[in-house]
Amino acid sequence: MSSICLDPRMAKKLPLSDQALELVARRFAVLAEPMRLRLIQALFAGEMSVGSLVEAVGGTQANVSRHLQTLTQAHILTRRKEGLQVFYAIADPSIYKLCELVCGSLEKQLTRQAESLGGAR
Amino acid sequence: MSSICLDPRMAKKLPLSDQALELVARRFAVLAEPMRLRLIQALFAGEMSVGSLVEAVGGTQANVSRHLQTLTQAHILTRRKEGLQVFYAIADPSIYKLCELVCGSLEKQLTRQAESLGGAR
DNA sequence: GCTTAATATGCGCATATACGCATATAGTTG
DNA sequence: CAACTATATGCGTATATGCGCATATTAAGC
Repeated sequence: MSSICLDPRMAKKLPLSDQALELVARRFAVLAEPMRLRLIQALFAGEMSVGSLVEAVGGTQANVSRHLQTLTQAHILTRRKEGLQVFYAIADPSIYKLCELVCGSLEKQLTRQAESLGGAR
Repeated sequence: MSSICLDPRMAKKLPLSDQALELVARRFAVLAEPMRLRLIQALFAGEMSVGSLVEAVGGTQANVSRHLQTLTQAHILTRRKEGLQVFYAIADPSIYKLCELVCGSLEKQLTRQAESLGGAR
């Protein structure tokens, strides 16, 4: 009863409510920043501290910290404090497939574009 | 040789180039608008004209048209002109799984939140 | 060719947000 | 408690983009 109808099996039958659509959109928006994608990509290897992430992805510590906050609020990352350091890790495993899907789709597009360019000569 | 390494099988091994990351981010950004999600959702049922889409999703014709342009430029939709009307359809089948993934992930989150709220009483 | 219909686009505004800089907070060590 | 380290946050600015309004474009019919 409290369930907004987000069941994927119903995706083709029932339209999502406006509220649900905003949640989905927000989700995508969180993933729509190169810096955040870099952070996620770095964390594919496993849990890392903020300092390590700053080294890994470049950019200022402040900026990295803010992006980590955004990702954590979206429940994409988890946060674990240990002494002075804070460790982040991927919390939502669907992120892996999400990235694979998008990368695969983009690769197909680029391949087709490359082919059509090559064929045009 | 022209291939930016976007092979999903390599996603965990090789970091994506900055250029590739921007493409992925752009992809997510295109999906990060409720209006565009509504359009995609409407098109799940099949090809539709701009007019029908305006009726289906609400909003002005101008705005719908612009969003359709954005989705088409991202190769998510195709455009077919027939007389006065223009018909749009989903071009990238990965969109289905993408939406399923995000919806499923969100549903889990909301379920957990609902449970923790219920358990707190 | 002119009118009408369907779609697209130019323009301005309001809003969101990413970034840099400085600073605040939390925790450790002496 | 003072100094230092790791991380977070407040603030101002620049940029992007969604929307509404008016108008342009494209195509059909008389």
